[in-house]
Amino acid sequence: MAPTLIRTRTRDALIAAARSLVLGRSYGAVGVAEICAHAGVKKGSLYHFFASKDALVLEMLETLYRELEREVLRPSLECELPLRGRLGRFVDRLHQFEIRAQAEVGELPGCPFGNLALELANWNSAVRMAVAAHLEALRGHFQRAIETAVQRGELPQASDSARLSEQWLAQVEGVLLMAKARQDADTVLHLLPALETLLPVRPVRDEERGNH
Amino acid sequence: MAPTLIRTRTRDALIAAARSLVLGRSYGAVGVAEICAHAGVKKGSLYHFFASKDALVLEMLETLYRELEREVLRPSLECELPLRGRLGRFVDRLHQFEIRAQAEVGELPGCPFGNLALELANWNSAVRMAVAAHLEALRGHFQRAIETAVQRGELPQASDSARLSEQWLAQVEGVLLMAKARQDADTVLHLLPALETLLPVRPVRDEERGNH
DNA sequence: ATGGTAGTTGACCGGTCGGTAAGTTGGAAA
DNA sequence: TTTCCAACTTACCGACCGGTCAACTACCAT
Repeated sequence: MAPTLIRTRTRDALIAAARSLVLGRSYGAVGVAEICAHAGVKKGSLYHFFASKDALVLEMLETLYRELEREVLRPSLECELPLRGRLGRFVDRLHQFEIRAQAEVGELPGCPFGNLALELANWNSAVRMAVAAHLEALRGHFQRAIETAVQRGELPQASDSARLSEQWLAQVEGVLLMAKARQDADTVLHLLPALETLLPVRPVRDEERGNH
Repeated sequence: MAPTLIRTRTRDALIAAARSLVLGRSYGAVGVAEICAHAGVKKGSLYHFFASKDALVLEMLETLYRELEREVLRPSLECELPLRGRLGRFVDRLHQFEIRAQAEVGELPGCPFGNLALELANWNSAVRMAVAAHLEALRGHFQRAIETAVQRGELPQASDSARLSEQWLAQVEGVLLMAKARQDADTVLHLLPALETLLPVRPVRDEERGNH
C-alpha cells in the first residue's frame, strides 16, 4: 500500500539490466542505450525513474550489497560455528555467488565493489563514494567475526581485529581479481582458504582448542 | 646508429603521456585527444607512430613492466638475502614505486596491470592478453623467489611454490587495490608484510633458521 | 637544385556518449 | 464524462569518441 513499495516493472527491469551489464563488463564500458535495450525499455523511461546513469547504478549497487549480505556474509560470518568453520562457509558461499552470477550474467564478475573502486578511483562521483562505503561495510563484517572469535577465546586477546580485517579484505579482493581475470570461479576455492593463514595463530589443532 | 634505436622525441612524449594518464585514471577514461594534448602533439602524429590507441598503450605497458622489473622485482626478490629479507625489500621498493608514481602522475596508480586486467576482463583485445601475460610474469618472479628459498632450506621441501606464488600475487593485488581506492601509499606498508604470514612455516626465529 | 621521405598539421569522418523535452497513452479519481 | 497525472515514446541535442587523409614542412642524399 505504501506508494514507495510499488516497484514498477520497468524500474526493476532497468536495475536488473544495469546489474547484469555492469557486473559483466564495467561502469564505463556500458552505456545507457545498452542498458535500456537489455531491459526492453526506451531511454526516456530510464530518465523518468532515475535522475542519471549514476543514480541507476547507485541503486543497483545498493540492492546488490543487500543481497550479498543476505546470501553470503550473514549466513557464513555470523553463524554459530568456530572461526575456521565460518571462514570455510564464507569461501563456499562466495564461490557459489560467483558461479551463480557467472551463469546469470555470462561473465564472472569478481567483486563488483572492488572493480568499481579501481575503475572510479580518482573520479569524484557519488558512485565512487558509495562503493568505498560498501567496501568498508564488508570489512566491518570481517572485523566483527574476528572480534567474536577473540571473545570466544579462539584468538589471542591481543589480536588486532582492525588490521586483520583489512588484510582479509585485501586477500578477498586480490583473489576475486585473479578469478575475474582468469574467468575461473575455482580460483576462489584454490586461493581463498589462505585467509586462515593470516590469523595470528597457526590453524588450531582440535586438541589445542578451547579457552586459554 | 641502428634506425630502430632513434626514438623520436614525439614518440617518447606520447608514451609518457599515455603512461601518466592511464595510470592515473583507467584505459577507458582516457582518450587519444587527451593523450595528445598532454604530450603537446597533434592527433595525426600519434597515428603516424602507432597503429591505434591499443598499440600505444601496449608499448607503454611494455616499458612500464621493464621498469618495474629493474627497480622493484629484481633488486628485491633476486638479491642474496634470506626470503624474509627479500620480502621486506620488496615491500619497501613497491611502496617507493607507488609514492614516486603518485608524485609524477598525481594519483596513486596501484598495480597498473591488475587495474587493466579488471577493466578489460571479458573484452577481447591485445591489451587484455598482454596484461595477463605481465601478471603471469610477475607471479613467476614470486615463484622463483620461493623456489630459491626452498633450495636454501628456508622453506620445507614440500612447499607448493606455484600455489604460494598465486597467493602472494593475490595478496599484492588486493593490497594495491585498497591502496589505490584510499589513495594512500602507506597501506602498502601496513598490509603487505602479511605476505610472510602466507608462508608454510611461521616467521622463523633466528636461532631456528638454517638447513633442516 | 632536386627528388624522396619522415614528421607534422588541421580539417574531417561516422558513430556513440549521457541527457533533454515535447508529446502520447491509459487508467484511476472526481 | 471529464480531468489529471504517472508511465512511456520519439526525436533530438551538443560533446566527444577513435580514426583517416591530403597537404605541408624540413632535412638529407644524390
